[in-house]
Amino acid sequence: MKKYAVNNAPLYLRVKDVLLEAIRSGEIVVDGRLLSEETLTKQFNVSRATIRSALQLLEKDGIISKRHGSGTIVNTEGLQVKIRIDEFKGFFELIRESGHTPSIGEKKLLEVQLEKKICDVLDLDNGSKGLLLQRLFWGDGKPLIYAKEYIPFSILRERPTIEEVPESIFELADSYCTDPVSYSITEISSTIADKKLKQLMELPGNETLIRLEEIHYSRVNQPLMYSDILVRDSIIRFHAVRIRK
Amino acid sequence: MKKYAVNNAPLYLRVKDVLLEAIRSGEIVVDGRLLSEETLTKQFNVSRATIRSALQLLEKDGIISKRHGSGTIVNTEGLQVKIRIDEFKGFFELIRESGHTPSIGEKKLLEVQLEKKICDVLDLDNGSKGLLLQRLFWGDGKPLIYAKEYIPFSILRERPTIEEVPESIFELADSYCTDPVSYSITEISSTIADKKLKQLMELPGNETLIRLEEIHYSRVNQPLMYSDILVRDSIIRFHAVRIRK
DNA sequence: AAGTGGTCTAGACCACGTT
DNA sequence: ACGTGGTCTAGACCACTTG
Repeated sequence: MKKYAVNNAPLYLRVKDVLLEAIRSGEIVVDGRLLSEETLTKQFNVSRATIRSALQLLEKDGIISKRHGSGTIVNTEGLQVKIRIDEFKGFFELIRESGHTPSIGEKKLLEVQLEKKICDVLDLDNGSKGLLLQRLFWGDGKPLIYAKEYIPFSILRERPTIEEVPESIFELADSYCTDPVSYSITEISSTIADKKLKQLMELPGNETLIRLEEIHYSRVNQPLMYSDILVRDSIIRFHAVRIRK
Repeated sequence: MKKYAVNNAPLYLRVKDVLLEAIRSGEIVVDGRLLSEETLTKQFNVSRATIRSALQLLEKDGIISKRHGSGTIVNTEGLQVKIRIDEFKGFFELIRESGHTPSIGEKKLLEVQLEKKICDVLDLDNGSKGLLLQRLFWGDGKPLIYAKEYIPFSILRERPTIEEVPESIFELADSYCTDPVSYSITEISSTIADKKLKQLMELPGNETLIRLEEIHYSRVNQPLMYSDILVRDSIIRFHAVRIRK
């Protein structure tokens, strides 16, 4: 019955994927405009609500824009954008989507006394101890991202060895902490490297960096971990797409 | 009938506003958890779809998280975040939400030959001319944002005087250009000011800046205008909230 | 087993733009 | 006047989490 009912994902997600393909191929686009919801409803043999869910996702991604009374149009430029700052996932993916081949350049797992600033934001007693995971990520052998992640002992169920540390800190929390990460808040700023970092990241002269400071929270709003991430924005470019309504 | 049917906005938006207030006041929160959708449906006397639309908006803003089978919880920290990089609007609002009183420090409207780089991104013949709107925005009398916006003559219906220029470039397009802005793509990078800018923005020593380069597109994907915005991120902090699903 | 959010449908009516 | 997207409802069933 359902023309596109193939796998187990929710219908609206499958519809979204098919729509995206059909948009790219131009199959359902006429003069830059999408076929009407009504028409798509018939073509896909799903309810209008399902079509609208799928379109909503595409709109959120900046791929289409809707106009009340007029129609839905394809944002050819939005279609190209890869790295959205509001939804970055792993470091490897970041590097890969920037067109480079990712690898890990250096990895350290240290037991440290957490700096006052970090204790403050993580709501810990001053002088608390924890793990510091320091990693340098490469793209095509060049250092692109330097990440320091602080994990207080107070939330560790079990201590991972350096080999066991997964790429994503979220997975680390899943496996080794008392609670998983529910949401994260990132502060975005700019900075310039000091001598040590300049050497470590092989930075030329005056290159500035994007800094992402993240606090990761549990379901019950407990601050769990802190990440301090430096990104060579000359190579890894973050984007934001804003649809004007 | 409708308990909250007061004004003309769509029901789900009004419900969202009321929900937000009720969350802040703790009225519909028990132990950090929201009342169930079923319960809210009855309390608001609206359909579940409407409640879910409202909750979806709150979730997008990082204010709540939903857990299948478990419930909806309040992200107390997400509730605080003000400046989201993926949805910034006007410069004044940006400054105001950073806790400062906005004003315009300097404003220039020049007729210029557009640089090659700008002609390229705007898909113009090299050497095309246009307007350059240069503005310095203050917070409490200190320079916080320096914005250069390029508007090629080819899209201008009528030429605004410097007094007529609205705060937002979107409104400028509405009033003076052939087409309104439909969507914008922003590139985020870091930079360090040159001597002139350092003086203009009264920057101390080595302060770096966040740079936002925006291309504004029409409904039909024509690049209309280009914005080059420098922000003192030591004072204006951008944020991103990511909900982990 | 009970309660919660997730998905999906069918149908109705409204509001906006275009012709 | 017509076609488009926007809103809203009522109801059904599913999938996950928790006791």
